[in-house]
Amino acid sequence: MDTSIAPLAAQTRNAQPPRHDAPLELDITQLQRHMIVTRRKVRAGQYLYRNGQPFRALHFVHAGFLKTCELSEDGREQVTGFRMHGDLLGVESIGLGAHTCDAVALDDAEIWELPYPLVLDALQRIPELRVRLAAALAEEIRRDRVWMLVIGTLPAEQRVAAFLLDLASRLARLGFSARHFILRMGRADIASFLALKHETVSRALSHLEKLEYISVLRREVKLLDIPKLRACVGTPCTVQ
Amino acid sequence: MDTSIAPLAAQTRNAQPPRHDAPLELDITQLQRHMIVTRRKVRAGQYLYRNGQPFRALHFVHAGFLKTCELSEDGREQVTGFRMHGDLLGVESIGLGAHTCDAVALDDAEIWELPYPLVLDALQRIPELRVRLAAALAEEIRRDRVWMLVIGTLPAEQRVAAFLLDLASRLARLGFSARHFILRMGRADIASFLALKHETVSRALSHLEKLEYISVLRREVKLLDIPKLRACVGTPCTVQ
DNA sequence: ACGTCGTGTAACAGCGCGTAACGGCGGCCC
DNA sequence: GGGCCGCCGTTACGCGCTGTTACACGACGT
Repeated sequence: MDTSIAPLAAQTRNAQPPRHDAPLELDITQLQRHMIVTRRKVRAGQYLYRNGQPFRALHFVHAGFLKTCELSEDGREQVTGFRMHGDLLGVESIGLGAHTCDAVALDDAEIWELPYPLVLDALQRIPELRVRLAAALAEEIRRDRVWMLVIGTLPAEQRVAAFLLDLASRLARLGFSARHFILRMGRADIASFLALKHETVSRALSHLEKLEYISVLRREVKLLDIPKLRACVGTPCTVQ
Repeated sequence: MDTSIAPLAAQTRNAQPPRHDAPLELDITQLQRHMIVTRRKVRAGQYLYRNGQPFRALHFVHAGFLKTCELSEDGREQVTGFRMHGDLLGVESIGLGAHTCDAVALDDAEIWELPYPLVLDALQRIPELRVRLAAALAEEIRRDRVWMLVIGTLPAEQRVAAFLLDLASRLARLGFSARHFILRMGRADIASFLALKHETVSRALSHLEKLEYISVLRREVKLLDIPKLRACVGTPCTVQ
């Protein structure tokens, strides 16, 4: 495992523009003064952590793209989310000794590790951090609930549309184009996340393309008609 | 709205046995020494809070039964969970000024209100509370993720079985029977929570009854063969 | 008594699933 | 470099589960 301690100023080829509304962004810079933050690289396809492994740190995604997977005892798997720059990973394991899910890099990633005991120390000294951490956890809950709403109330094609709009919105907040982007995950991952099968996702993308709402070429996506996309989803997503 | 400040020792007809492993149970008694806890009664069918209302307090369920509903702008509704004694409500709104979902009593409930500013104060003075609150939020995330797994990977009948087992497990932790209980919610609420329609829930319950795994009479449920139920779900639920 | 709401059953329709085949792309070894 | 193979994505087809619709029954409140 490629783990190293290095100055945080270093840039990587995956470096992404700063995000200003990330729940912990401001605190990350503050946290650096209070604890040693380990920079860790995770190559595409590698696990950042796995179900059952000891929980020792929170993980701040500095660059790259990851998915989180919930696992059942009998081998079923459910993608529960995708993480990119500015997102915090591992919060779901707070209060436990071990991780309860997998985190897999879908693209070479740089992770800043925040040792949990040091985070607890910092919570004592930095009042604002207490508010921020709780807010970050609450935001995680809200995000999950929004997807429960999407999955529970929308048919397949609209789920896919909602997914694309959400991705676009998050990329836009990072300063990337919301209209033209590359999917970092395969159809199967999208399908799992949306509680569908990968063929259904394929069909939905093809149909949205036929409607000229989007254009798709393998993993390259262009959103051609965002208002129409939003309309068919009930406009829960705010993009631009 | 029936809101009163009263000694916490008072008993109500809905009083339930204490729960010893609740994330905040111990802190609740501790919190009483640090803040005024308002006891609030919410009658069946009434809202504890609604989407958009100002967020001022966390709500500890002392007695009764509630559901939380996520809402979309175009009127869709998704039940995101059911709460009973020992559960904490409103954590999803931390960091925001207003609630983002509805909380509805399905049965006369007694709620202990913890004013959020006072909770923040207490966080400063009680180190253990910091750990506990974060853990409670994390547990909320884990619960949601387990249901994403259930909904995303199991067919209708097995979702219903998983739902019954989860309910049984939670009731058992409160000291109630896991094999015989009354559903406090209607078929439609179960259906929404499981991303199904109420007729499908009805069918599933009838079929599980025909298999003699359970017996159902309106809202009265008996679990006749818990091992079989667990088997058809992949044993993610631990009951007894 | 009446109306309303929640529930159970049935018949039908349709969305999405399962399987399969095909094609493109990239990695690997020769 | 060329050929092979495996993975990913797309599309087609038939079917099954689930949604839809409809109706009947019972509980409950008015």
